[in-house]
Amino acid sequence: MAMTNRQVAAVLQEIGQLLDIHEENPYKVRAYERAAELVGMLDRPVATMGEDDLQAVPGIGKALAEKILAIAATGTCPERDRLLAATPSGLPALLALQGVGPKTVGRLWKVLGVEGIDDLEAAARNRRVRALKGFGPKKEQEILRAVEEARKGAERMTVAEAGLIAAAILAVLPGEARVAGSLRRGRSTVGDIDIVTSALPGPANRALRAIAESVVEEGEKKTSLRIRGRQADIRYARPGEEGAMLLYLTGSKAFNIRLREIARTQGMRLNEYGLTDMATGRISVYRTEEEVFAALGMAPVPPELREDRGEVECALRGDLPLLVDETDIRGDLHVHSDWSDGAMSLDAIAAAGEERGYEYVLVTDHSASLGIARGLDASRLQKQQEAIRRVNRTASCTLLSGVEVDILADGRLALPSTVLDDCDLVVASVHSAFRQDADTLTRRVIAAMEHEQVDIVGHPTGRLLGRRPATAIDMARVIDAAALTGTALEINASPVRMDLDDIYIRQAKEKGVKLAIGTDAHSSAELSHIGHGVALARRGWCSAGDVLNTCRRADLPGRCQ
DNA sequence: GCCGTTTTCGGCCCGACTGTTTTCAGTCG
Repeated sequence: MAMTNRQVAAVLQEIGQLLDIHEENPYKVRAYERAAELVGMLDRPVATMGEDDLQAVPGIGKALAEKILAIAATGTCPERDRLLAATPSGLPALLALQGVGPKTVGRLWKVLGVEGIDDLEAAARNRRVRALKGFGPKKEQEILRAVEEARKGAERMTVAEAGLIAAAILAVLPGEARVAGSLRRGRSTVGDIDIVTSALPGPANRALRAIAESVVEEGEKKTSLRIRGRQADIRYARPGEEGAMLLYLTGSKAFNIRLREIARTQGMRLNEYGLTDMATGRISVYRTEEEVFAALGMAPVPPELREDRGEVECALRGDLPLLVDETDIRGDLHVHSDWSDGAMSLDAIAAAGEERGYEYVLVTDHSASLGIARGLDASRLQKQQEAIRRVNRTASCTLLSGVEVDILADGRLALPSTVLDDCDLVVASVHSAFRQDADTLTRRVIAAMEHEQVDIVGHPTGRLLGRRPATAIDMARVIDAAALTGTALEINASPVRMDLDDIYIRQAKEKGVKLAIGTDAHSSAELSHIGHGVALARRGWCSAGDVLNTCRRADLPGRCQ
């Protein structure tokens, strides 16, 4: 049973949680969490690595390397089995409850016999929780509330939802404010909204109360509120001193820890207010993040890279990559028209592309097949190509003739290659039989990539955030096949897809695979989603040269000349 | 459990806020 790196990472994460519940050394817990992150990032399957290879990774030592290899081979390791035997299976889920940490879980279990979320709810309702030392009625209410939230299945939100909530908060804050947190780092989903403001806490808190569902906590330095079913954290900074606060609240947590360690090696202490010289006790404050980085002797790290994935070392050496920027993008490579399920006419697409300053937009309507309404068959695709030529006579933004052709369950394409030959570029995507096993699905997509006419694989994992999980596709194999066949992989910028994940983008880039950013727009407003895709590309360490749609039209692959 | 231009043992980021406290533990970011 060879496990994928993601599966191994999940097991390491689980061990970390179990150790946490058993009140093991917190640094040991962190070591497992870090190992999970590291394994998830490796571009080689750990099952094919030796103990020495693993130990060469900073953060993985002898003990973890042994366990990782055992997990990769058997799915588990003695340490995990021992912990599982000693822990009710419902306990790890309690750690996800807001306000409930490892200490609380341990005491609920040992003192009250709570073994899962149902037990906990019953205990809180029967007022047995308040009997614990250090607990009271309020804590009991907080627990019931957290249980209710968990039952609702509070998932991370899309960047679109997060953007709307952030905008609503920025609109009422009486002063300068900046978005921080994972939204600023460009993550594919967002847990909560983080905002730094130089507004005065008094007036700001009043304004926030007016738009909040409830106020979780409120202070002079920090306020947390519930808004539209989500949590938002607001931190107050003095005007002209926001640099360290923005850095802190942008995170990630792992990145902050690294930065603070670096400060210490230089005899300084970094917190959200500034840098303190530990010899003199003097604190220096900064207006911008760049000034903080400079004081630490580092190049400024773009928010999208701040995950402790090697960017800290690059910044210290001064060799961070120059990342692709939205202004580098010359066109959109995935747009639907009213010839299939989109809302825009071809003229409207050309006009929308022109408005965005694009050289080109690739029109990629669906091919005809089961499931998708109004897909194009060979004859309608030819008619569309004629219509595109007519639009191009007058439009300043060129429409490229493409298609999003279905990859059928057996790996064949839904349109014959003679028809695809007439397209400028072809996107091939899976839209059916999502539940095939990993090997079948991976072979199926690779078979499509081996078609000479296929230039781009659309939304490679097929996930719909909050609605449909990623398919079982083995991205490591797909990336290798993309390198071999010269096929690009799409970064689908639709907020409900955000498909690929950053680690796959980075692995693809490192193997010389090109990435094609497409919005999958079905309406003109959705063309603006390109920025989400650029953020993902940046998170994957992509420079302009790694992204297909930074090319001039004449330099695109396929049959665009 | 990891790691070493102070260390092979003793460290491991730092601060805000709440509830239940009478000086602080726990959680969170």
